[in-house]
Amino acid sequence: MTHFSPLPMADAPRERSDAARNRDAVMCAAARLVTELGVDAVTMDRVAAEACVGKGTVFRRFGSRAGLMAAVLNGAETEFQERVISGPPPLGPGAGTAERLLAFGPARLRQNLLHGALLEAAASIHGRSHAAYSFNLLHVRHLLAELEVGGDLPLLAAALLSPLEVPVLRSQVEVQHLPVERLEAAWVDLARRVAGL
Amino acid sequence: MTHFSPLPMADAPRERSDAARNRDAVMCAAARLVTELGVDAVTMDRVAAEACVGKGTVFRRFGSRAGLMAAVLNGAETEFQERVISGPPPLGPGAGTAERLLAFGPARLRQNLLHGALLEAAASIHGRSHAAYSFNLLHVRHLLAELEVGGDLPLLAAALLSPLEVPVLRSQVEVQHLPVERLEAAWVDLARRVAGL
DNA sequence: CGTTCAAACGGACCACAGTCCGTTTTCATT
DNA sequence: AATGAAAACGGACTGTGGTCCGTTTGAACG
Repeated sequence: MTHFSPLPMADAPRERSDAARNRDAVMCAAARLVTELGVDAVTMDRVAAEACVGKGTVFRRFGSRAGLMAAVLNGAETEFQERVISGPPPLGPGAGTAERLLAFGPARLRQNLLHGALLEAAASIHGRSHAAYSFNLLHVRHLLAELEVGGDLPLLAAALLSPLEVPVLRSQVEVQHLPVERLEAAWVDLARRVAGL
Repeated sequence: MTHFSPLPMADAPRERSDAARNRDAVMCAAARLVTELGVDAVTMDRVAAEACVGKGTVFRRFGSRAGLMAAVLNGAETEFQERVISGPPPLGPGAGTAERLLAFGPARLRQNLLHGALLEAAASIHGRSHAAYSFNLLHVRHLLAELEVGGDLPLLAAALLSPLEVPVLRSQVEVQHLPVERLEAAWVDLARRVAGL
């Protein structure tokens, strides 16, 4: 649970101490409840009660349930991004571009499966939780560009990302009972075709 | 608004007359309210009131809000399926397989954009509303097979369908402001790469 | 310190999906 | 018709996300 940076912006109206205290309390409570009870059992009232805080405070801070879940997810998502940006190959730099691309899909796939419920709960904020999603988009797009793939790169990247969306994955794993390894292999195949490898 | 077939099953316990009457009333009310007020403004209480029926009745009949929306959507979705199965080329039979595949994406894309809100409302039933989704999956898979595309066909088909999912589309159109024509072109390009055309 | 006021607080309140269960209706059988 | 049981009915009730607004608190300034 990393303290959010008190990074001083231009004309920072400095966060009030009670606000900071409450925000931490809420985040802690939320994270604890999520791991203890599972995402679906975590209600806003419960979080508020657990944090010894009024419900209004939770909402002012995080805007909505989706916002709160996004905040809880933040840690894992940041860690993933760091693995991509500066972690060891083949996901991180140091491997060839094609190799990195083919490693990205399965990694993201497992990440999405692992945090499926949380991602879903955080997604409804307005469709896709923008920050995290656009990072993935940018990364794939960048790799495609380096591979000198022709075509509409932003949309090609989106096409590679969309089969990794949680609802798609969940349906394949939980309803159709396809093994994860097969999904990974299929994604790699897809990426090869799209990138012309 | 087609009457649902009173098709006689094995040991059909015949639908009661009041049940049939109420079901029609609810469907009518729901459809009317959806077109009049938009999906989001249609509440179950409203539908019940409009149909002069208790709320419990609506839920017994349709299970959930998602179920009701799926029923409302049914007409449009059936029509789409008929266009694919027996409509004019290039979507329907009579055109070459490749041509049909390349026509399917844009058609489905426009369908998803047109009924976006309804599809979303109907989807939360458990992720994807099974009947409609698996039709699309089967169709694409079938076309790929006829094109003698190698690989994991079920998953390749899913990969072609997933960029057409409503949330993806909505984000591209409403947030990124990409024109629909560009999305269509990108999908055609994607399909060409995947099918090796 | 005391004053001031914007910011933060908190819980009553609202709308909506979904459940429950006592009451009513239908219809097959007599 | 009368009867009885299964099916359907309906609306009060519950749980949850989200809002509102009168009250409290923090900290900047005198």
